[in-house]
Amino acid sequence: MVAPMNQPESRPEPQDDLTHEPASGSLSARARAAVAPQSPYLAGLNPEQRAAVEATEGPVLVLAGAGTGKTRVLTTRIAHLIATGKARPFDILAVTFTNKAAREMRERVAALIGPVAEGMQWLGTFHSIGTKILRRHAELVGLRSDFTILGTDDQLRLMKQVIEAEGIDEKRWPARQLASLIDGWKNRGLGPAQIPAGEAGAFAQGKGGKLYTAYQDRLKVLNAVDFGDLLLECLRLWREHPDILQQYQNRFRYMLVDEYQDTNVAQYLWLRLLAQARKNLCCVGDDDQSIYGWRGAEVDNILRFDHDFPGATVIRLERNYRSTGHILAAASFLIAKNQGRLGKTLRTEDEPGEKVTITGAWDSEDEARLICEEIEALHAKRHPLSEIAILVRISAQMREIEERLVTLGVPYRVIGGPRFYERAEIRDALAYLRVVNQPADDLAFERIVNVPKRGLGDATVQVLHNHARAARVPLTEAARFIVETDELKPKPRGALRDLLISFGRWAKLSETMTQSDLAQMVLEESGYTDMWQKDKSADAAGRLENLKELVRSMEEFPDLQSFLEHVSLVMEANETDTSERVSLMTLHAAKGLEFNTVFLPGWEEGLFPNQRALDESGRAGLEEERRLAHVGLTRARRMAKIYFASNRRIHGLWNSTVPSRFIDDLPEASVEIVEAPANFSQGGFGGSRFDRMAPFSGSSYQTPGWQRAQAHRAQTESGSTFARGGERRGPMLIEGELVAKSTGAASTFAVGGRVLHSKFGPGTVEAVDGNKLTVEFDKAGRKMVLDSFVERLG
DNA sequence: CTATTCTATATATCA
DNA sequence: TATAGAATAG
Repeated sequence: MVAPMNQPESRPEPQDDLTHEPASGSLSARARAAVAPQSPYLAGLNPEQRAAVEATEGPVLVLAGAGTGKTRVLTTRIAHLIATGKARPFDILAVTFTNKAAREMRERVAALIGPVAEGMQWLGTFHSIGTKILRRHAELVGLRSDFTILGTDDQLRLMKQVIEAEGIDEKRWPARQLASLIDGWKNRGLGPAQIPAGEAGAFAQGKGGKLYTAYQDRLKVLNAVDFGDLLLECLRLWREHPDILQQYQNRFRYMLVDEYQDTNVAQYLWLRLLAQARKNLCCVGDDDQSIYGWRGAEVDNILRFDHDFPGATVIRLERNYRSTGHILAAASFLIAKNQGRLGKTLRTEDEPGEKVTITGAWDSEDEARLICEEIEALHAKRHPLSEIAILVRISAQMREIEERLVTLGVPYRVIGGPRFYERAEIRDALAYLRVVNQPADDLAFERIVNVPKRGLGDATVQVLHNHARAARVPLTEAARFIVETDELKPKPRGALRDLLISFGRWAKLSETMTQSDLAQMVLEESGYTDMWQKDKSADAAGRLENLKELVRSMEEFPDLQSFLEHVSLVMEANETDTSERVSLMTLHAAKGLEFNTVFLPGWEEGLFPNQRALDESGRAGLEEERRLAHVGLTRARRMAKIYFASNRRIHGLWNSTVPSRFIDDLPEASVEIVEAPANFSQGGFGGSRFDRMAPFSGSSYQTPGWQRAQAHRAQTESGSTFARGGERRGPMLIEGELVAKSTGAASTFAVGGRVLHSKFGPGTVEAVDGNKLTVEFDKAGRKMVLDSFVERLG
């Protein structure tokens, strides 16, 4: 362990003097560096890691494969910068994507060099740092420094208003669509004036750009920003005020970015502006783990790094310290099929370990059962449950698995899900507090006027809106005026008056009470807690618990104002539960985590790779899905277990499915085909409800991926290679063929013939394509099925 | 205005 | 299938 160093940052940083020249070049700093101990924190780094830590000057790209010690490099690098006196903690800009990552980084730096790390004021997410900067210069971008940050739902409500104000039918042009359009522009760093001509008309017959402008104007009036603005407004600030940009360029002597593959264009521009002067930018990332393209991340940022920052040092970390040989081989072989990548080869010195297993199940229910049985077996062998994870592609897969886990009494926890502060009850509670704190907060007021129900429905709110707009005053003020008139019927009028009186009282009390006591009181007197207590649905108790947690967490803040400022950016559920539980989460949520044993269900065409990703983004979508598969595999330290089901219910309808092409992308030498227990689902209980209806229960093993998998197994000893679809070029069309062609024999079914399917019943063949049939089923409608799933009729 | 029925819809997630 | 939001009845 490293002795904490006595650093000069016990001296408080001059808050407002951004141009203050740091003293690290001073004689004293150099002297201090010279007497620094032998950098014991460097011990134990491998040569590449060490190079990445010590290459402090100029642009550096660290390509860190999964499990290669990425975080260690980042934190050690920070420690190194501070310990050598090259920078003081507040000279360093360190950006992450999540608060969790930021927190972890702070803790780990502190472990290396001691509490000095507390001085790192510029360690945080893009958004939290953007907020900090914007609050300092709010007036220069048309805001006040107490601007509010809108969450997704406020954003949507606002857009709805803007759309309606333009006289556009919100049903034909939903706010959601506009939101994703505007988000897309913001992700690319485009303000309303900068949208490419061709795109401005993308919404409601050419109104897209106009609506964007209107939306931004509304935000300014409300003194609010959305998440995208936190970056975009920084860009505008810096472009319009070069002197301020220069202050920050001077301030940030060294910059570090985590998960660089996830940055979008706006973030890239943000970084580039800052890095222009000193060029000490170190980006760490892994192009093979870029899985957020759908929300604007640009893999190109990382692929182009040395072009964007000429003379960049590129360091590859390829020694994997996490997984055993077979798992790593499987993951590497798979990802090698992607074209747009920089290319890394992960190595391990670990033993080969167990092969990656592939298990086919009859249907998703069966799949869940097989997985849970295996978990029980592992548990019986003392495999800790906390070291087991089930990683799914979409959250809808979770339910069946959860049900099974509950039946078996296996403790589990779902990771991810809605953020704490995104939960309805939390947002409602916050809305109350926002109105108390700032009566002009229209969005908050509108959210809770009628929550709980107090007879102030749409009609009443509409009246308020009309007045507010006409008089150009906030809703609360309009309400105050209206209760004095007889415009409203007595009932709503009384209710509204009561509400206004309550808010007045709470606002007064907020000056004397602590914010948590106040919150408690507001929630009770408004009838909000009551509402949930009366609610007898299953999650009502949990919601009340969340509210308590909210009140409790407020105590940590000096006052209501600062609580509200920080809440949406900082608050997260305290997930520090390390108890003995299986973890269940999406593949996306799993990035950055690791487990001894990882279960990977649902490797089926359409689900994974996900059809929608393919439809929307073609080859790029497929490659992103494959990276997701790579992420999934590399989460495993010792065992990775892949599953597919031959039948799966999608939106309530049963579909027959074929194994994922990703199964065929795995190297046969490192995978093992596991036969599901032959007796599964015999006789009623616990079995699939379709077993009885399945006259050919072996048919799930006729699918192409499965046949190939078995072929691999047969060929393993002879060492022969198997045909892969490597030569094929172009987008998903080809990939679709891969499935169809991979079974040798052409179908013997004829168009017009009658067939029987175990789930869909009788139907007529409409088209034949290789081993795929398009069948018009009498009951279930038109479906595409594999011929092995139907029986000839007549 | 509220309660009920109906209907459209369905990736992943982070601030 | 499950849910959210809209249409409709009360």
